[in-house]
Amino acid sequence: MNKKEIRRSMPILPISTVMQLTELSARQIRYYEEHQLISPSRTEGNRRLYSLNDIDLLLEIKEFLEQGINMAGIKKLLTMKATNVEAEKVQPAEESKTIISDEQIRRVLREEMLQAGRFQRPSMRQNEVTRFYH
DNA sequence: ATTCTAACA
DNA sequence: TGTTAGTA
Repeated sequence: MNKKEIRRSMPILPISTVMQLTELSARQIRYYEEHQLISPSRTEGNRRLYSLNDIDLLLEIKEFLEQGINMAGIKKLLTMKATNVEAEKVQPAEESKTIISDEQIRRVLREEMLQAGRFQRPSMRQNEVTRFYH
């Protein structure tokens, strides 16, 4: 791990700061942790401490949620991406030859989008949702 | 003053 | 998800 990565993964932010940076409620931030979408460290006093990477992750989660994708779907996507990152760590370079292609990720994303349009967010019709991701 | 867990008139 | 109670 290089210095840059170490800095981004350093646990330094209290939940109050994370709330402001992500515009998410403490309830939501803790809830996503319960579902293992993030894993902040703790202080000796059991207080959560988040890293800059956690912030980015929460912002991604927030966007997916706003698109109607549930946490099960988000977990799939994040897991796939994480797997790719680790894979590229051993077998670097090549954009199109990642262990899990971007195409596969888009496929899962499309499935999740469709599922979202079926029962969640009744305000937006399925057609509009899918069109949004063509 | 802040954050944490658990629970729901 | 919000909110509130009782803590640490």
